[in-house]
Amino acid sequence: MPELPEVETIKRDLEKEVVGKRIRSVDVSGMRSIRRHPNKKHFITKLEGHKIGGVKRKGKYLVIKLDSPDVLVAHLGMSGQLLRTRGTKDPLNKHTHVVITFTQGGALRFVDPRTFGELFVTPSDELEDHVPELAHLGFDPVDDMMSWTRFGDLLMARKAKLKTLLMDQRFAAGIGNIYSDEILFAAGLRYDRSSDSLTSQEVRRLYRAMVETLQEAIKHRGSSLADEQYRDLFGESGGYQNMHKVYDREGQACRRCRSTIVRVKVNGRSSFLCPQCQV
DNA sequence: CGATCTACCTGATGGC
DNA sequence: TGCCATCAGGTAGATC
Repeated sequence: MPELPEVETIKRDLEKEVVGKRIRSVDVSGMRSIRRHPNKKHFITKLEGHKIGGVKRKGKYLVIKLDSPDVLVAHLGMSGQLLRTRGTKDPLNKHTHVVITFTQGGALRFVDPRTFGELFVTPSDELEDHVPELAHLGFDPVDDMMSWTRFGDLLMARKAKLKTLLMDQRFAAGIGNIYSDEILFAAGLRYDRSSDSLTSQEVRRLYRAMVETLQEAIKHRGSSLADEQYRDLFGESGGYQNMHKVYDREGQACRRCRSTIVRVKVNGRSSFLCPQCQV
């Protein structure tokens, strides 16, 4: 579910809400969400008693520093939520897999119905040697400034369809199905244009669209679709879904030209575009 | 090497 | 009502 803007929203709220807190206890309901660990104790003992030092985002991964040689890494998959709770009274959601309770009171819950998300603790030094997925991530479209000529070189080095490339975490880290569609609309480019076919003007438009679309989505605290699966740290919906130009707008009028928005299948996933505005 | 499929899960929705 | 098929923000691994 969550893509870069949603993960970034959670990251900023975690910085305000949990940095400096000490972990009193950790409860884990099953092995699925901590599947990289051999058993629950292996995960829990690396967390209990430690203080949270800072939070970073790498693509769609959250890296939470501890006052120990380790970091806690979180990936939310399709349906994962990290929720900050104040009291212990709020009833546990059915799919709460991990609860991290702080000595100062309150807790952080990991809720994940589809269980594609995960949490794991790993040494922070040479993190990327321990976690190949992190080592393989491409540039961060929001954090890593880049000239559009360099961006053009990266596009030319690959001959892939634009949507496939934008969603490839080894190319750019953090873009998924929603934002690839929104970026391509903002750039006026079709999903199936080959990455090595762009004019220099189109390269600039795509780069600008990528950065601005993601930044704008962060400002609106991400997108929550109809099923409300994405929630921020406080359980609140994002607001960017109301700004979508194409995603989940099949059959509706293009906000720019009034043509009908179309849905197509790309790599087995639904994609949305305006056939008039995108060439 | 890249492109394409499949599996991993639960839940919501729509057709019959 | 229920039953079945389809679809959903992601990614790794197998296969071609």
